[in-house]
Amino acid sequence: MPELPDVECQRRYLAATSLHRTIERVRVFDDRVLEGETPATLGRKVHARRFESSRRHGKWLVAPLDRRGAVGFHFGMTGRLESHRAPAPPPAHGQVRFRFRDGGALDYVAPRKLGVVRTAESLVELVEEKSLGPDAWTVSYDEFRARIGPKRGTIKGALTDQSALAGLGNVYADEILFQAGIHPRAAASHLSSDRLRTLFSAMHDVLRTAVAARADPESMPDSYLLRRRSPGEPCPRCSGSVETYQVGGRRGCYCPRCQPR
DNA sequence: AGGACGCCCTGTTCGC
DNA sequence: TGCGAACAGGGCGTCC
Repeated sequence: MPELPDVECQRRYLAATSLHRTIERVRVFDDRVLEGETPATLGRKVHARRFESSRRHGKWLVAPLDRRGAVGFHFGMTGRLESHRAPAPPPAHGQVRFRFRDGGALDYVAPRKLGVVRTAESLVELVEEKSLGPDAWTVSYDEFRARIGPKRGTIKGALTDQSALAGLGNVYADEILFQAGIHPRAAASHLSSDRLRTLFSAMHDVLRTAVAARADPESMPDSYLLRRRSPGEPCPRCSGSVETYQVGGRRGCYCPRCQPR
């Protein structure tokens, strides 16, 4: 479930392992993860280039190249990066390998192939092309309120709408709503400004905590719903029963006692 | 315009 | 114990 915190970890990983190394060639093991590229065009665009930095917007990781252009990664629900300092066989389910001139490599690994590897002129261009809203990690309260407050439909639908706010998915939206004590099906436009404040604050706390925990649920506080997503599990706050529900084909999760309608 | 639904995928989990 | 069905879900397209 790579959502914002997971992608932020991938961003830091790329920054720590793969910057300023000259790319010798690209190997594509399954071109279904390429978007708007063929293995040949991707290879041509990155040949003899270097990742200069590592940026993120919502669930997209973008690594600008020296001179011009960038490579964008989306991790679907199972994607990750894997860096090698020295020659190594490609990992199982590796889709794309950037082999460096120093002999090492950066592998994009996506067992379910739901992710994307592509190029873009820049992060901004990709954000525009995908119509992404502001990043949930850096958005100001005023912008958050302007994006979420007026939306019709449920608050959970608003939080996970990438064009309204980029970065939250099913699991973290549930977590944020739980921490804020707001029912996932509450109407977004009916939330008072106090409730919106609480929600914004919960979003910040949850994202900061999740990134600090390296997006590993086991390292997150016991007070988090994240670790109690099965029906009937005890709510970490009131010990009541956690309820699950279907929304748009996704399994949602909340505590009916702590998140009344 | 929002939301339900199907599709893509395959490793894991569940049920008989 | 074994095997097939169901599940997981981000994003997109389609339909109402």
